[in-house]
Amino acid sequence: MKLTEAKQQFISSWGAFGTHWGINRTMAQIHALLLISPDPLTQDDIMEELNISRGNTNMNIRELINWGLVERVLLSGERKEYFTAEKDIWKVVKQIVKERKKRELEPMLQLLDKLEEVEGDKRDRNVKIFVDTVSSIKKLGRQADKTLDVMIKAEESWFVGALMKIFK
Amino acid sequence: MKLTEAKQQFISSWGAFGTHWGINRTMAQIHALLLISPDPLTQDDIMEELNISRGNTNMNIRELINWGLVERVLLSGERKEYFTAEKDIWKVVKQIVKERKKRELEPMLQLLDKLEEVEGDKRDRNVKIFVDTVSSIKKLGRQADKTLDVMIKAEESWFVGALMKIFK
DNA sequence: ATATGTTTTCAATAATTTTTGAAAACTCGA
DNA sequence: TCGAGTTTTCAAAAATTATTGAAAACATAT
Repeated sequence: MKLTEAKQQFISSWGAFGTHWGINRTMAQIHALLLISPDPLTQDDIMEELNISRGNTNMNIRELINWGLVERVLLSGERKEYFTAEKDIWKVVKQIVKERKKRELEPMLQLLDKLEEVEGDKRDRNVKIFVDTVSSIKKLGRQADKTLDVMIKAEESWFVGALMKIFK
Repeated sequence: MKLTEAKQQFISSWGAFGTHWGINRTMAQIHALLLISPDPLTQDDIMEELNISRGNTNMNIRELINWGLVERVLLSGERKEYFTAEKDIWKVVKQIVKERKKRELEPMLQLLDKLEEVEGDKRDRNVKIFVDTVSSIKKLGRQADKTLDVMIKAEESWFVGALMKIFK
């Protein structure tokens, strides 16, 4: 397979992959493109490479910057802004985990705390199952939260090593 | 907070949560409803509770069954079909992990295997970064794959215990 | 075999999300 | 301050995804 074709495939399946994870196709594609680009790219480079409009490119780059996955680079003497992606995949994964934890897991846990305090007689089967469900989700969620905290701080080598130890 | 209100909130935020994970709102809501229902429900119960059409209800129940999260229950003497969700949250999580691993992670790893074999001179910076990126994603992906396999087989108590041991 | 109750399908419609592109805003050198 | 190059915004359009509802298929009791 030629590099050009391989790049295309990588970008397009990274995009498809992203959609299963609540990330929009274009954002994932831009990320993929930057991951495999040895040098920083401009908005125009990205627009051209992916055949997307200026507005779309701009919005999604900004979003990637919010996620902490891409950063602006200023090349001396250049008027245009350049963009580059973090290349260390372990860092990328940690960054994504960190953001999603903050955006999704933590608010969910807060809600569950409130819901657990529903008023009503525990002898009512409806109340009982509700409270039991909520608290078991909460318990697992808290565990996940703690585990992810440690993971976010871990070095890849340490992490993989530690996992290998438990997971045979 | 009253049970009715708490149920509503639980269902609606479970639905919103689902959309961040590539699951459609209705499917997640039906799942939430079944999770907190002490007894199996019929399609009509679900339609009424969530105010959705028969077709929509039917399709999403079917999809939940495909995911292994809901099952049909036949109540003796009843003509209608009833549905119930697995209540053990740890089992639910394992089932979801198992399905997503099969549907997403495994195909991705297969693709990366192919892409890694791109032809070209490694001294070309473009080739080098492409191959390096692909293989580091693959490495992490394979590790995740193995780890999840063990998790899928684990008992909750064992799993949590083991994690606690490493993670402080 | 037929009637009645139930489930499934799917084309049409609605809702939501993404993308475009042109105008406005910004930046900076001259 | 002006003007050329660049980035950002956002209303409108397009694309995608979800939902409806009525008809068809199916199941079962009589």
